[in-house]
Amino acid sequence: MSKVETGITVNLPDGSKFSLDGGATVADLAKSIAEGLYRKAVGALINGELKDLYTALSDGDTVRILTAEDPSALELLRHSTAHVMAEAVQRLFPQAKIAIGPTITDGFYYDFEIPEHSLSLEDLSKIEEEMKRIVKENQRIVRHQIPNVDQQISDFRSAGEKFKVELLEEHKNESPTLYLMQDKDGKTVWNDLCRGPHLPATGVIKAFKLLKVSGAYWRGDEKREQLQRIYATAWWKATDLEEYLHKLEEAERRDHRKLSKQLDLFSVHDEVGPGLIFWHPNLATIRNVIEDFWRDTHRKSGYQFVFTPHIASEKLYEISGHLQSYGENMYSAMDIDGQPYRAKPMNCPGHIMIYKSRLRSYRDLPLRLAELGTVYRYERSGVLHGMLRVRGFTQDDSHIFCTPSQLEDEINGILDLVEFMMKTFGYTYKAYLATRPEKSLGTDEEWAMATGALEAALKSRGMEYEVDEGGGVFYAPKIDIKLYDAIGREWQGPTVQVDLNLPQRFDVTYIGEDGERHQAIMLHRVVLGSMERFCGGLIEHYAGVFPTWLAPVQAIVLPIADRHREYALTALAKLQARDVRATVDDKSETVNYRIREAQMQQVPYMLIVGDKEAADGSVSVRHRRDGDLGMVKLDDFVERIAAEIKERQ
RNA sequence: GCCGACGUAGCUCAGUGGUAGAGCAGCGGUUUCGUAAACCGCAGGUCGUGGGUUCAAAUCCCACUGUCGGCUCCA
Repeated sequence: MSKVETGITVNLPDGSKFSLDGGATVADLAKSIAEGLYRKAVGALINGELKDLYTALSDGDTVRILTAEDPSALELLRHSTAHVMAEAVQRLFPQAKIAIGPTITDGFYYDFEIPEHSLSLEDLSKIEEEMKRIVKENQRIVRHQIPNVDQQISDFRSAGEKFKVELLEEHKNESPTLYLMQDKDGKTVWNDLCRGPHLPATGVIKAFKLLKVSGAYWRGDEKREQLQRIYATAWWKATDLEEYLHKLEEAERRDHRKLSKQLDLFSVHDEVGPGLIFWHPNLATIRNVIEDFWRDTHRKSGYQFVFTPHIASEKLYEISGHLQSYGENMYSAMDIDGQPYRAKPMNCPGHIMIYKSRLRSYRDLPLRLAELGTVYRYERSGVLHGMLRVRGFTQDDSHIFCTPSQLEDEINGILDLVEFMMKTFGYTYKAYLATRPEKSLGTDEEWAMATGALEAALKSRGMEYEVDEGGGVFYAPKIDIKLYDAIGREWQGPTVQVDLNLPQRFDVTYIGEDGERHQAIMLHRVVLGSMERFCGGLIEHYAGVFPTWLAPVQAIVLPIADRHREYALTALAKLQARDVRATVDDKSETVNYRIREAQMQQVPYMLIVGDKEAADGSVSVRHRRDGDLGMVKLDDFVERIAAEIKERQ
């Protein structure tokens, strides 16, 4: 390192410094540190940003060299695998035009326009084979600064790559780059307009799989070209890929629609219409337990319960503005005595009517109105999905009317309730503070006040959160809580919004201490979201194995022979006397058969009773997961299960 | 709504132009049993709906409808 004057010094992750010649790249750095490192290096984090191996370093950069198998380099891997996939597609379908191919959670996709061909599953395996060939060819992936953008645009145009033309025209002033795929002779065999970064060569790609084809629009705009999208995943190790595919299978096993058939939970019917859920007794039982829990918790938190009509004159939704801003999701009007009425899409206007039914004093506030309110919303046919996306659903809705000085405490109260309820169901969660979007109503001061109150509440309770910049709705900043289920999947959870619109539209006011009229603050919040989505999610979260307090049948008594029937009924009566949901299965089938059936129905406790038990006033307890727990006194078992239910276990 | 795939008995699925099948569930009988499937029998389908091609259609074609995977949005 003699040329220190013209050279640069970079920082390594262990805190040491390393001097290099000016213009040195990550690859040079790796080579200088160790030949072995250089061979394994695929990219780097430079000052925390993912870059490729041939990026020139600047003085003072902090560099962490990434090797294959480094999880931080997964994005490089997936992005490059996306290019390999696009190259393979164009080899097989020369008429295919490439659009974009970003990485996503756990994988990547690439969008194509392929005239006169619809990709099939067979095509996917062919494309995979072609990709393996490209990997085997170990093509070099080379970053190439476009020297003459106009020339490149015209090249893309003559190749018919209209999407690339459009993209390049947008980015022409940002020194755009191509990534070239080169064979072993250094000849460019494929290229893509891309910001990068990428792997140095295709040879390190090993474990990938194409998962599904679907439709997508160019730039997500349904007025633009319909494209074909291939979803795929890529991992450094075959075992990681297997693990991921296994996780997908596990998700499929937990699918609430599948479990619904096994456990007899819900149905939808052609004769009735899509997106309308019929709750069968088993799931209705679960829902009732949850609703009782919900009511109990809310009562203790100072909420008052209300009911509001399912249809209302259009006038209401003109005032609320829903007709103008939400009309597309509302069902068309029905004629009642010559007046147009609508099915309610939201509960808020109804709750405001109750608030406005008389003059409110600051002494009345905060007023917390809660309702399990059923609403109907038009969802396009293609988006309906089991219980998770439906056209009629019941929200655990509440609107809190308060003064500005009460706002922060109210938000905190909601978050208390949210945390308690989510912990009860065993979800972990994370909070997001969604701030003012570009298109929005209200003044800067109002947004600052409302957003500030949300943030202050989060801070005061030490709740971790991320800011979702511009993620608020047009009339409100909000706190979104994302839930993580038993297999780590993310679900939309509770939300809290500070409404800056409806109090004005409806003139929601109270008389203050000063005897003057003031505009009330209005909070919207849901904890469970909708009963449909929440219960659907819960089925998947528990994989159908509901904890005892929720299980439709909590204990099933199995008499061994007909002569034990009477004792079984005694046991049943004792269980039912303590509100345990119990049944007796005295079908003329073997004990084994009845155990198997109860086991498959995920009944928490099976109580086997024969001569010994009848003589002793006992039951032999089998737990669905822990198996045979031996004989216990019936009374002791009843106490035990009652306690378990009370503790919501 | 758009792109693609699919729709056979309550459920899971076989059947690709020549008389609709299996297992489980259901029903009837026998069995009275000790911790995940006793045995025998019976019944069950206008092959999503409508139209077309053909001597003949679950099978090929068209339309509709629903479901599934996505796109957009969201509880």
